[in-house]
Amino acid sequence: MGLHVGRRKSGSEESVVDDGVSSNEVDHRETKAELALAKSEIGRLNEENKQLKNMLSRVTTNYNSLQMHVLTLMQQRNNHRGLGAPGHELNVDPEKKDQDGSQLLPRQFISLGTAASPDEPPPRSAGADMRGGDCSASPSNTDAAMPPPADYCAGKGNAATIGSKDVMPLPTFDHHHRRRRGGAHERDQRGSSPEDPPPHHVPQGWLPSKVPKFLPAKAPEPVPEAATMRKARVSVRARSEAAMISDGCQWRKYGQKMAKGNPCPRAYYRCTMAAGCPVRKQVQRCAEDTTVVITTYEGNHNHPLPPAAMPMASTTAAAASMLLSGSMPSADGSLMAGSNFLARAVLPCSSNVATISASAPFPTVTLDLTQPGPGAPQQQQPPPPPRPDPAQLQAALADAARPVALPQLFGQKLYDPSKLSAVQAAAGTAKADAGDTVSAAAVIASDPNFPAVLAAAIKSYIGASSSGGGADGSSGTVPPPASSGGDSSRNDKIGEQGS
DNA sequence: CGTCTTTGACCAGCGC
DNA sequence: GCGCTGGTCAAAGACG
Repeated sequence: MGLHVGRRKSGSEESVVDDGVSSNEVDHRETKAELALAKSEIGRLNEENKQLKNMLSRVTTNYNSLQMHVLTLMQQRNNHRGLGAPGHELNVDPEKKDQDGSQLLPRQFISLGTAASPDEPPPRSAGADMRGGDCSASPSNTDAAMPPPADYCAGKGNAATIGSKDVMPLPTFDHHHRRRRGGAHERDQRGSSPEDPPPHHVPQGWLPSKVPKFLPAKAPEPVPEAATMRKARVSVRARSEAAMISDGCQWRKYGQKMAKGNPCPRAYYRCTMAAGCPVRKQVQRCAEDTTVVITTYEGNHNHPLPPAAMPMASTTAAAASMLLSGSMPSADGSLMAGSNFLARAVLPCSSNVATISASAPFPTVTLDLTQPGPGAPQQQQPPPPPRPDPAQLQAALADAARPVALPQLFGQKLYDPSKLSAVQAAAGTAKADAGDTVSAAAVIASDPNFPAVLAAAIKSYIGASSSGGGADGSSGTVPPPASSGGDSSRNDKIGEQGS
């Protein structure tokens, strides 16, 4: 909030001296008057500044309390939903919700990290680390209590730029229920089922980065059918020449397969930033446009994320949360209202950026970063726009994510708004009013323009960092269209049909 | 030697 | 029931 008390324009051009006083004298007098005026102006603006600061403080306080209130309400609602019976589901009209939300908040943003987990601990207080339920966090084993290892970033890529103090919890979106797949029973007997977090304890917090191994699984926790929630996915379409967009996380490839109708293989990754992290992503090039990489995120991180991972994670978490909160089928089975609600809520002014697929089995939000949004400058696709310096952007993103001493929002520390503007500037999407923005998640709640801005920032970030082969610690590749031959010829029969 | 990627195999869900 | 498809596992090899 910069006070800019410029020297008042003397208007010498207009002040033609016609009373016989020399122009020098007039200038002198005017300068004195201007100085006095400027002084009083500064004093007045300082006072104003103080008042605004107080106002901001009050608004922030009110905002957080309101959010907690909404969060609590949503938590209750989702607990109902998670427990079960459709008939018991709270049938909240998304339209109404939107209205209500807008009454409460500038823009509704609700972290529903616990939505799907009836077995999950109740939501914690505002400052609490609100991770998803997949981790089955025990209160005594929290990330907050577990100092990150110094070599957390020992992995490849941008992680090296991240200090341990910079990691932060992420508002989670929970997709606790995973379809049992792939011979679960047999594998369970073998004792290896990383997708089923141990029922009572998962080593959390920071493990050395070189700990990709997943924990030996214990007996799978039986998931009652009533507790099964539809699993939200967030799909990010981004134009990238690199095989995989960089989102700041570390991923390990665990499979690749040819998908029907797409000559490009689909690669499967799981997050390796923490043992047992349930987050997975699928990376696939778009069949129609192979320059577009479609990254589908699924699950929620059960560990703090490095700042570089926050923009994407926050966006996807927000989108997924909104999807889960707004697109759950109501008792009458209608889903569209929720989808519309989500589209408006997540990307209120970027309807061309977000699309929602409610089709079974998983509702999916697609954030299309290949589409220029209103908050972002138009991006000519061919040829690609000049990219910001990857290091610079990376630093800017990391810098923007550095928490400042502000209240927390849904367990996530707010970011320095001024730093965020640096991101936007670096991304070529600078907005002068970026002071309103606080964090990826919070901004979605507060600034209707932000999603597009963030999307643009992510887009630029992706564009900048992906060309180098990934700053996410993974050198995983999405092979080019099946013409590449062996690499993309995936297993099973699918590999044959891929070509 | 530890970690990561590749890839053949396996399984569940779903449609016919 | 069968085939197709998506998703996952894990052994083997590559890599640093």
